[in-house]
Amino acid sequence: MELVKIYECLCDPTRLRLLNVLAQGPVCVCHFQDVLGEPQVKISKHLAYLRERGLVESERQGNWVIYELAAKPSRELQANLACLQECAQRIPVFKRDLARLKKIEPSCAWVRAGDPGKAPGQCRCG
Amino acid sequence: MELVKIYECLCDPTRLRLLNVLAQGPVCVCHFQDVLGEPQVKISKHLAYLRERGLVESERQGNWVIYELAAKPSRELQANLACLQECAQRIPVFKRDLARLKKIEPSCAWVRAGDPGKAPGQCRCG
DNA sequence: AAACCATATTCTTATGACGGAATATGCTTC
DNA sequence: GAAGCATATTCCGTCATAAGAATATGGTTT
Repeated sequence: MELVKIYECLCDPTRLRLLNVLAQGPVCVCHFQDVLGEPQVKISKHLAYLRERGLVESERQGNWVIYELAAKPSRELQANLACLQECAQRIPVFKRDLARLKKIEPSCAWVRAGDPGKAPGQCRCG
Repeated sequence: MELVKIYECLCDPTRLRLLNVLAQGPVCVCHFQDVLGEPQVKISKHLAYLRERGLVESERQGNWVIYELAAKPSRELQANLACLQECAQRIPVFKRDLARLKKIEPSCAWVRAGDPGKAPGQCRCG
């Protein structure tokens, strides 16, 4: 059942935080590390988990890999992500993450603008 | 995180089916067996799982045990159950279960009416 | 109290998930 | 092409879960 696959993706706190951040738009891995404050392996593995199950998609830009929510989510996925969004609004961890994201955002605006031409020689995240 | 606990409950097909049926109202265990067509142990253990985590509550009536959705669900739980309901409408397994429930329902209407006085000497489920 | 019914628990086995350490990959820059 | 950076993968150990078989519990009927 596809629904079960979705819920399996949602039953880990790190993945919920990743998805919450991604709801704001595309983000590169180094951002995630800074925003969540979790080690690289952990972030990378959970993103892979989400990618294999079709919740997110990734695209390489030079040294960095940009993740974003699936372009064509199923109805079920859409509904559940919306539900998560609604719940997350009231939960401290998620709010904190978004706050930290906002702080970092300006330095890497090119990622969210999807303008690889502006990509710098070094990642200025963090 | 409470959200994670909820999603853990939702990431098993049997539990989703149980919750879908429960959305119609209180149901006794023997109904579940007939509606889902799954063995007794399986049903019982999944109901216990849901009970321990506060998604459902149970009440004994003679030989039978009646389960129902939590009386005071958290906002998060409410939101997610609503989301599940919405998704389930379009998924065959869930529709089939509800159809079978409707067939069985009349024979045990006392369960849903919550009128233990009318409880018969034997369960006529199935 | 003995038989009986519906439900729950225990035991076992198999499987999958998570985390961390170490290592590998891919791309870029010098 | 060597060094450097960001990200991914592999290899552990550990723990939670799921399923089925067998057995136990709690309540009822005779």
